[in-house]
Amino acid sequence: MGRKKLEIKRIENKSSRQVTFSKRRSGLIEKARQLSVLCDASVALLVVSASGKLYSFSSGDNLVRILDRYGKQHADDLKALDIQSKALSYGSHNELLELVESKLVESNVDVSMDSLVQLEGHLENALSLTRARKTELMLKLVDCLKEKENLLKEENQVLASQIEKKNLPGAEADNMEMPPGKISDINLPVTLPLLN
Amino acid sequence: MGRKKLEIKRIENKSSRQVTFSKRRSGLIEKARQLSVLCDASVALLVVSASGKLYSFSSGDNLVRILDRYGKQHADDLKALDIQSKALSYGSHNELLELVESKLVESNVDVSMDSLVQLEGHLENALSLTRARKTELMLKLVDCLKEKENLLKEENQVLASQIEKKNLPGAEADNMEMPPGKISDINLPVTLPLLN
DNA sequence: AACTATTTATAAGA
DNA sequence: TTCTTATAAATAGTT
Repeated sequence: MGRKKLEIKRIENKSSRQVTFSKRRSGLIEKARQLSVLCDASVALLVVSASGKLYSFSSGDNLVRILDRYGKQHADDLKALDIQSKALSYGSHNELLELVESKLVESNVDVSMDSLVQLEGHLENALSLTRARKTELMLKLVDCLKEKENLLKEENQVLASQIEKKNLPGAEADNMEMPPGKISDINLPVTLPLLN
Repeated sequence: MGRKKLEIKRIENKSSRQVTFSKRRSGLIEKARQLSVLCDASVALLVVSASGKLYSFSSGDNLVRILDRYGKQHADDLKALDIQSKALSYGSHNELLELVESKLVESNVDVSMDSLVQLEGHLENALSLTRARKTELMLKLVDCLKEKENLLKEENQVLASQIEKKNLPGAEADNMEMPPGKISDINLPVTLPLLN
């Protein structure tokens, strides 16, 4: 629907691909909205650009909100996730799932639909709990490492001042290839876009 | 884009709502497909009709396939899920397990193993995705911090050796309150019980 | 970011 | 449902 008919295949020109993405993305989201309103339907839409930016729409219900939130939390990292399709190894959480399963098998009872829905909800909560706990632990770890870093910096300063003291009387400026500031100021990306 | 301009609000007539749903749904899915192809983007779309039927599209990548599968597995349950929106909070996985167990003991009905297996699969996917993602990011961060730490240690060594040189001639052992090893060897909990 | 010539989507009707 | 068609919307290329 434009000046020319456009073949549906990857647009090679980068800038026009970007423009088209922007236009069609907003069009798509608007269409999704309209469908949900007009027809009283639940709609969830996630769009991740090639550069990893996330855009999403969801009509307000529960499940969809969960998916949506999932996406938002990982917006910055979605692309990386898409690209890497490693076989994932399971550890303790797998055990949890196995445990749940075995419990269920053990109790030779049938659960009503309602119970299952509840169960799912509970497990979903467990997921966010897991996530929250990981974040928490991660924060602690980072704090520890930063503390360590600070102590090392402090130590460096002490050492540097000792050197300075020594240098004052005898001015032999030989192997000073590494003035304190040089190394310490290396700027590593320690800020965490992933913590939230 | 039809014979008349249509206001965007719930269509009251049931049959025309249904017709519109069908038409717009397929249009939306087609648009989603086009966007993903034209612009090399990841797109996931889930549509649930008011009567609970699920329709979905996803461009072929990993994450999106998981979300998609999620939706498919739970097509029949989506509506129920939408209805119940409890916010339950649990302190730990143990509590969750206890709860699951008690629910199962309570209910006098039989479990559909099939549903449970599906449920497990879904949770496994969600959990492993989460786990993989966080682990990956955390490892990256930790690597950064460790690198920083190593650089600082290196710097320390250089400084310490400089001091040693100075100390050889004039042996004034005064403010050495912070011998290099002391601080550096502080043992911080850097192992990650949470990484698996 | 606007514009506009075209193509597409689709509302109503059959 | 499916097809047809008049019309509204979306958008490709342009500025």
